[in-house]
Amino acid sequence: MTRPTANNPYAVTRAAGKASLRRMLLDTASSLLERHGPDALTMRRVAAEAGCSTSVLYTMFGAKAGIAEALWREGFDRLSAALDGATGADPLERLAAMGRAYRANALANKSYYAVMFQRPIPGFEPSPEAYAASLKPLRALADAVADCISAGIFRPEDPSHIAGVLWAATHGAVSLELAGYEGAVDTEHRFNDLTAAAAAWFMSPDRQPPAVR
Amino acid sequence: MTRPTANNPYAVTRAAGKASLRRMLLDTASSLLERHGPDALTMRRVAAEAGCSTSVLYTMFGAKAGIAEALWREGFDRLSAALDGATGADPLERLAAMGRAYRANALANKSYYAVMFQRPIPGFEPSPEAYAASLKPLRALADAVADCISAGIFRPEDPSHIAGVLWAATHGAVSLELAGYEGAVDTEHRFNDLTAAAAAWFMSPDRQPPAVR
DNA sequence: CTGATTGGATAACGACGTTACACCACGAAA
DNA sequence: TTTCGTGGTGTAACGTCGTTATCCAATCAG
Repeated sequence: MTRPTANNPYAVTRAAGKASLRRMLLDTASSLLERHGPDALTMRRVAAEAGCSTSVLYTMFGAKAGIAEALWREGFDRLSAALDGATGADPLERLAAMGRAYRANALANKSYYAVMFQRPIPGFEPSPEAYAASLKPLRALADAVADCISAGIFRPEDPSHIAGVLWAATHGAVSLELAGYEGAVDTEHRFNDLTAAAAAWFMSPDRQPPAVR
Repeated sequence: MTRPTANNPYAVTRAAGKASLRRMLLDTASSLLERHGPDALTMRRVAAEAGCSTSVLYTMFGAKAGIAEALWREGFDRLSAALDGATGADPLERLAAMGRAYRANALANKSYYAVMFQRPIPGFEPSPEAYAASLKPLRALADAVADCISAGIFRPEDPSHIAGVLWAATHGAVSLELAGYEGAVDTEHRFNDLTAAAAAWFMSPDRQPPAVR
């Protein structure tokens, strides 16, 4: 069926070498994930959509967990890019922009966020290297925190600890929002309050919280 | 095989009526969940462990999602009981005790927490009634917050909003801890800082935060 | 005792992840 | 050109999953 010089993505990409073949298969999986959710991400459907058989997926990724891990890393890459794109007039505003960027990225990539923080693909556990790579956004956050300390906005304390607390605050609000646990709750208000509270906690004593409402 | 008057949990419980039969099947599923994780929770294994065929599960729960929802509700019941058991000398200490109880309950029931906040069982989406029931722990939290407002510890503001922020803080720290995103991080320190920060955010102006470290 | 009804065991169906195996296209050697 | 590996791919299978149709046995009404 797929044999006679078809116009499959697979047939087209095959000639361009292994790397682009892998990229194209991941794009197929990614599209499936975003359009139909994690449950639709099956080996058979990815293969059918790409126009090849499942064998290709197994020679390329070893098992379904290999595809899942690649998507997992892509999710963190997107998050990283979103955080890197956040700017602000001063270090604190940049930190606030990173928080908004985190939330916006999560809401715009719900399926990726699920792969990253829920575990919707049975049998997938990120490898230690993938875990290590996933800490890149956290380091970006820690750098922004360090800038706040240098500017005298935050008390001098371990930046990675502060970043961890800010991450937990951001993730907690976003995670509940995505899970849909909202008894008619203003999720944005909750997000703003929690992230502001976490930041205020680390501010220098002579600084007022940015908005004591 | 299971026929000749066996000592199956099923054969034993059958005589005691539908309700206890349902309870026993859920206990079997719960044990499977806690011992081997969400992936091991299959209809066939539950039936085999209970000593009956899968038909019983379908007449009793409709589908696998029915079992998942029952376990989901049980998870929130355990959380609710844990929060109700938290006490303190004053309203603020009681609130802190509830936070610690939340974390302890999550760490002691990791598989339940996964069912509640991750979505490890494909095709399971909590029903609206289940969602409504899951808000009970949040109401307990809101009551404790209202006590803090009455005592002048917190500024007068919507208790359910404050409770939502505290919940997001607690959940964010616990969620990251359970997911294993720890670059050599002191998770307890992170938890304490974030929950304290969230509480301090709502305190009356004349109140100092409980521990400005 | 007979008939109807209820409810569970059995076995099947389709879909899943995975793999054994046959096959075919390619480059090297002759 | 022919021959011969050899690596990658399609096909088809295996075992497991959720789910369901079918059949049978036990129970109860008359």
